[in-house]
Amino acid sequence: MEYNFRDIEPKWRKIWADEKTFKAEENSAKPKYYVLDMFPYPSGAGLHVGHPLGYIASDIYARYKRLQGFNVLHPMGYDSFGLPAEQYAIQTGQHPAITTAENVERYRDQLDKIGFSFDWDREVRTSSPEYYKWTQWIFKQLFDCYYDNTTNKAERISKLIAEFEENGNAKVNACSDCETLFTASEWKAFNEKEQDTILQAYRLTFLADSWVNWCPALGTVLANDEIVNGVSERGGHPVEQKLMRQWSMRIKAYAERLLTGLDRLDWTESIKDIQRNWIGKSVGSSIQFKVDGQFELTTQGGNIENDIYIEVFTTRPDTIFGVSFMVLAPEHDLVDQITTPEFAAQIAEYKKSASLKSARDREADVKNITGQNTGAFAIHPFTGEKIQIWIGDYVLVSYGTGAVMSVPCGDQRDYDFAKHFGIEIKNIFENIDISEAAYTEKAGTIANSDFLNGLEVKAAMKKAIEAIEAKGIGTGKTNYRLRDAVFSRQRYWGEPFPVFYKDGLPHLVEDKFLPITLPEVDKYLPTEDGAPPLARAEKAAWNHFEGDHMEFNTMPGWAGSSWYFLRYMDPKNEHEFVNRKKADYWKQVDLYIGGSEHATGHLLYARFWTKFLYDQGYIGFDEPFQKMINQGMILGRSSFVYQMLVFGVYSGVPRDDHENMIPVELCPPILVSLNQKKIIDVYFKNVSENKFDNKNSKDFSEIKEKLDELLKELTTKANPENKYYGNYSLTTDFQSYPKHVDISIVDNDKLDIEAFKNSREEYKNAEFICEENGEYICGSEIEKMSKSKYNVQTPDELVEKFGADTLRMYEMFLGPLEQFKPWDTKGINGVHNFLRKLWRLFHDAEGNVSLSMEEPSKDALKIVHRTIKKLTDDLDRFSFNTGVSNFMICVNELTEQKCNNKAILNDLVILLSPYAPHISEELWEKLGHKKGTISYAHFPQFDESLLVEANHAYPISFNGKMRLKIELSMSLNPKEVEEAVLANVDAQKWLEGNAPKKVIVVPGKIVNIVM
RNA sequence: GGCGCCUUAGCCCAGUGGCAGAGGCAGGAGACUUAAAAUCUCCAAAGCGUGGGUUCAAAUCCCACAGGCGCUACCA
Repeated sequence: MEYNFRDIEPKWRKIWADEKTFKAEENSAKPKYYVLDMFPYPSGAGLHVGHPLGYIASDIYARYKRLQGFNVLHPMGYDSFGLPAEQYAIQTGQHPAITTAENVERYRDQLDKIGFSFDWDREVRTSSPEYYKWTQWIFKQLFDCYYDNTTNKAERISKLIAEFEENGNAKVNACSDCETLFTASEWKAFNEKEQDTILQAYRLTFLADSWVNWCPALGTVLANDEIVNGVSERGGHPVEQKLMRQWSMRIKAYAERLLTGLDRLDWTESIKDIQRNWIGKSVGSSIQFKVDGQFELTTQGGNIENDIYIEVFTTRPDTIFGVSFMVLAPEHDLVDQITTPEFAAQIAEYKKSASLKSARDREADVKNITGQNTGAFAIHPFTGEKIQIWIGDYVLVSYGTGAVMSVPCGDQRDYDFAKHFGIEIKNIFENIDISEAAYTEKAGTIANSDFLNGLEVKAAMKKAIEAIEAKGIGTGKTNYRLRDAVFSRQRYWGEPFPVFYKDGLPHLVEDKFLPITLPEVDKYLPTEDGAPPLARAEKAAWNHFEGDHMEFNTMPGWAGSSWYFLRYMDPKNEHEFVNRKKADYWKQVDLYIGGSEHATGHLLYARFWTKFLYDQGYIGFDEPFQKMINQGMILGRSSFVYQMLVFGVYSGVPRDDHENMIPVELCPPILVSLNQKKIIDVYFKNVSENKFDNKNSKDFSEIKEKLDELLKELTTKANPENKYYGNYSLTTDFQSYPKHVDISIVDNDKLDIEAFKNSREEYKNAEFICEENGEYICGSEIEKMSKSKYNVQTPDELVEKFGADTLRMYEMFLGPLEQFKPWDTKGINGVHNFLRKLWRLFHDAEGNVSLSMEEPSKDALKIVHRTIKKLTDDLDRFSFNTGVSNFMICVNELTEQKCNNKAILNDLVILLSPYAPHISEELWEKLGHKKGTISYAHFPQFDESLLVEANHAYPISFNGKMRLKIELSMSLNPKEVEEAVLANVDAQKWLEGNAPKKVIVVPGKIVNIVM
């Protein structure tokens, strides 16, 4: 019988499903192991070959751990709230729950075909009310907590209120936006709204007016990490700044712990670096600069102040004497107050132009130095000098205090600004030349700086901070770049908040009414007056309604995915989000596999929530994912056809200036094959570079000849009716333009012309300029796989053609898991052949099972034990690609030995089963293991004694160059080896009668003779 | 601009300081076959991106440069 994966694979998948083979045990005495894949969003497009890459790796590892006797938790579920389902709902009117369910089914179908060992009984979906009930519950706990910087953990709000009632907030050391100081009696005198506002400034999730990234096209706000290059990550729509009342999460409170916690994690340095940069810790100090003159400034409390101070944050307090001006962000609160009348108009103009610049323009404009003098002066706190105050958009209002003390000699941006506007540059560094650029190293000796003179940077910083604190104008301070995370989305398809409003104030819904389920709405669009879709819901549509109205926003995508790994431990619990005992058993995820693109989103937010839940004692660990591997993306290979375009839309346009003309497609389209296209490109390049006269160019005449021919063909093929055609010089006005073509109609770069013509209406009458042999050859490029690039390769067709085991092994065989690599099916036959070869080891020429029951031969034992060692090593360091190679070597060698020994094959099949589970189960059965599956067999133990050799062929190097080999007994000690080598006739030839200077003997490895 | 990763045969990749190569693809030769496919056997092919350094010994460790990729970016 031949290897027939079409029968074998469905057979075993059914057995696994029927017998719940991969169900994780409850109350097990076994050690646990938790293997998790990053939560997938079930998109309508289904899986492409890149998606299962990580799943295959984690599945291999999960199966390996089961064989090692671990109780393995290996679940799968869906992050099923999200934008695409909602966009689809808007377009079609179909409820997103329906499309989501369909997509999940399709996903599941595809996953099932690959033979994963998921415990499907634990599946969770973020969009199911049973799940989001607990997302809402966690939100409530966050609302009811604040971060205490003294105990360094989240504490209940009730504790804070008690403190307010006793002492006011003077002694409170919490992470807060609250700027007002109040006493106990003042607190008690505040009305409910005032108290509520103050508490919002402490809560870990809070309602506040904040500047948000508003995306009009999507009708929602976006988090910073959902914006890429100034446009929305999803859809690429423009984003603008807008002030909105939003729920936010006070992730800033955890900045320090999120940073230091990284050190304990077994993640790649690059991901940790990304998070470190994102958190952006800077240590320095705050310093207040008094503005020269008297003002009338009304403070928040309603008092009038005459002195205005500008607070800055700096990481270089040691350079305080190098300050020669200050710059405020254009949006800084004090700009209007301090601007002198003669500069008012210019300042107003600058502010206006700065506000009109989008984030994207500002980004593109980095090198353009702009700014405006306010006319005001600040007093240097130590020298008493008057220094100019400017505004400039290189200072960001959202970082630090929105103002900087400019030290042009030590900061390149300040330096450029000073040069541009002719402001003084003081040099406070000893023996450093700053005539060309600022000196930005944090090293050297400070000079021209009064009491800091002669000090090294580090000592100077310390002394400067002491002086600043002594003067009462500032204090040592740490700043984080990390911003609080906006938690509201103006969307329908997300978790509703457990919140209602009464008299404009938010209140939490009681636990007993949870979950607040998504109400039905007539349309999934905002209301006429711009409220989110939930505002459309009738009062009766809510399963619980309280107060004036319920919260209309929904939660963002990262809400459900921030704690899902906990729910898998206890997915059906109706009383708790997770039972503490179960969480104590399963603990952290031991191995987390997924893409690195979630570095600043999901991976940060999940850590934040985990730390919070730990602080509140709900779980016993404060990091969710102990070890993480980021699989590299599998890229697609796109195919291109080249369509001819003609420049210009009407005659009379000066044709030597292509930049101002629009290329227009010819009708019918003319498509040029790759090699012909290259000739044309060379030709036009020569035209544009005026290389026509270059008759010396070797292939020029050939190209010209071919081109003339081609252009003649172009003329005859072009539709004479084509209005864009006929008035142009063929030598200058044409250009080829690459267009993606579906890879399913391209075979080995050869285009199926008929299929192409039928693929789209506009190609029906297309004309082709082919290669000499009549074939149309496509160009190609390696790009991200995507529907729009027509380069998506689904796993389904490969499973159909080669089987899941081949697909699994081939995906691993492509290269190291972490590496980005192009998809290419060229090698898949080799992997498939390997499985067939393996199959033949078990069968005779007639296809009957034929096994030898004898004692295994020493050679065979050696082969299999070497494989055990290599495979164990490979798996322990997650080197899945080398594992596949090692199986190939093993099977090649056993084939060579014609080994059909049962004991040998038994071990081999167990080794292979994590990679190729279906064929392994089938062969396991043929080996006579009738009961149960191979999934719970024992992983074979490596026996070193089987690999010990009596002799070793020592490579003998002279000055590091290997010259000969001498076979010596392994029992010789280094001294004996040296003697034996020096006595050897061949070795003496190389010595040429000289005595060696030195002989290095590495026992069992090599001998190096230094002459 | 900053940070990180990569560069070994025509291609994908092993190589954990000690003989540059295990494997697969592609290529060549042969066997089987009427023939082809499939299968089997055999063969050829790189001196490790470049330049320094450390070492008895470097693809491997260190430094610089080049090329490719990814992330991040006026963060004071």
